[in-house]
Amino acid sequence: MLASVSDPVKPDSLTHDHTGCLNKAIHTAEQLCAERGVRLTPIRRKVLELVWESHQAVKAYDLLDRIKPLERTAKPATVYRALDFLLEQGLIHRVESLNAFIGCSCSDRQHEQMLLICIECHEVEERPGVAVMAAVARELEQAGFTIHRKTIEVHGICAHCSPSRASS
Amino acid sequence: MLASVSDPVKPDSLTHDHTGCLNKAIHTAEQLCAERGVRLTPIRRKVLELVWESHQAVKAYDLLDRIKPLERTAKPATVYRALDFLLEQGLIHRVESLNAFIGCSCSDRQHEQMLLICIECHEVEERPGVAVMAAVARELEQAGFTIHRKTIEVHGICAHCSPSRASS
DNA sequence: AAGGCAATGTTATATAGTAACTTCAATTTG
DNA sequence: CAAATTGAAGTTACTATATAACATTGCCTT
Repeated sequence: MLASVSDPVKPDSLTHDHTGCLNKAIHTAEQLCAERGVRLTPIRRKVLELVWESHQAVKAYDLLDRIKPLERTAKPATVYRALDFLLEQGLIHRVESLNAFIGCSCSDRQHEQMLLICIECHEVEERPGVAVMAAVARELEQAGFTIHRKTIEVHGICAHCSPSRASS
Repeated sequence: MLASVSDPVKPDSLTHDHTGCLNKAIHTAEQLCAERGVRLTPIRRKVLELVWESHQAVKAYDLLDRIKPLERTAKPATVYRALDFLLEQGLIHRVESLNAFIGCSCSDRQHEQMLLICIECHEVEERPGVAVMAAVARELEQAGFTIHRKTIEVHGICAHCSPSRASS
């Protein structure tokens, strides 16, 4: 399985020029790394590009398979180190419920988002979910719980894949 | 590592009689399984008891190590099958961000809860988070997204472990 | 040129989870 | 009651995910 989490219909890739997404993500990454004085090395950059090849979550070992032709010596550690770096810099998200990764389209703004994972096309959409985050904050303040990290992931059927799209 | 996700301080276990939690969970499980005509076999029951030994999330292979002395023939599949059953019946939760499991204390009511995971004592608290769930529902209705399954997990410091407990 | 350091290479292993087939045991049904 | 059915558990083998520990490289500093 070289593709992504599973074999997909790709509605969104028919409706937008994905090269733009990729270019924008790489450009943002370069800028942020420069500002922060950290190095977007060729391997890290390549992993980021691979993550951004689609809007689907990709698995670490799929990344490994795809990077091997280019970086002959690549091993699991190669990929996981690059992923760790990209996570630290907020350039990708880890999708906990899939053990997989997606590009972050909000690296330059707040990084914590909710993730909508379509079980049909397998694309993952980020949403800031301001009201949701506020509700979580209120709830946890009541509980006396200090938030370090939030994971909010919803599996379901996206608008594109919904049979009756009369709703929205 | 036989214990749980990591070696813990256990504040909560000092402040309550945990036997009660365990007994209640088993009793509820027996009732629900009887009602539903499904079998809480000795293995399933034992796994549920082990999950309920603490309020910390437990890993599948830790369960395996702990069940082996009792069920000599236990293998990974033994444990995963029991876990699958318990998940289906809503008797446990899977903690996605830990690849681990905790007992569900709301099996008889609605099962989707938010999980508060303390990074100090490693205990996991369930909360219905009614306002949060409502906010998620509103958000996703806007997005035209049909919810199948929600994962809401927050890592942080619980009230017990908080240095300044003046808040709540 | 030498030393320090971050990144990567390398080897090995730990941890997590599933597939496929077999055996067993309880229940139904002829 | 015996045969058939079925769900659970045993068994073997494997695939997938992730990390530890140490060696090497190459850049940057002094």
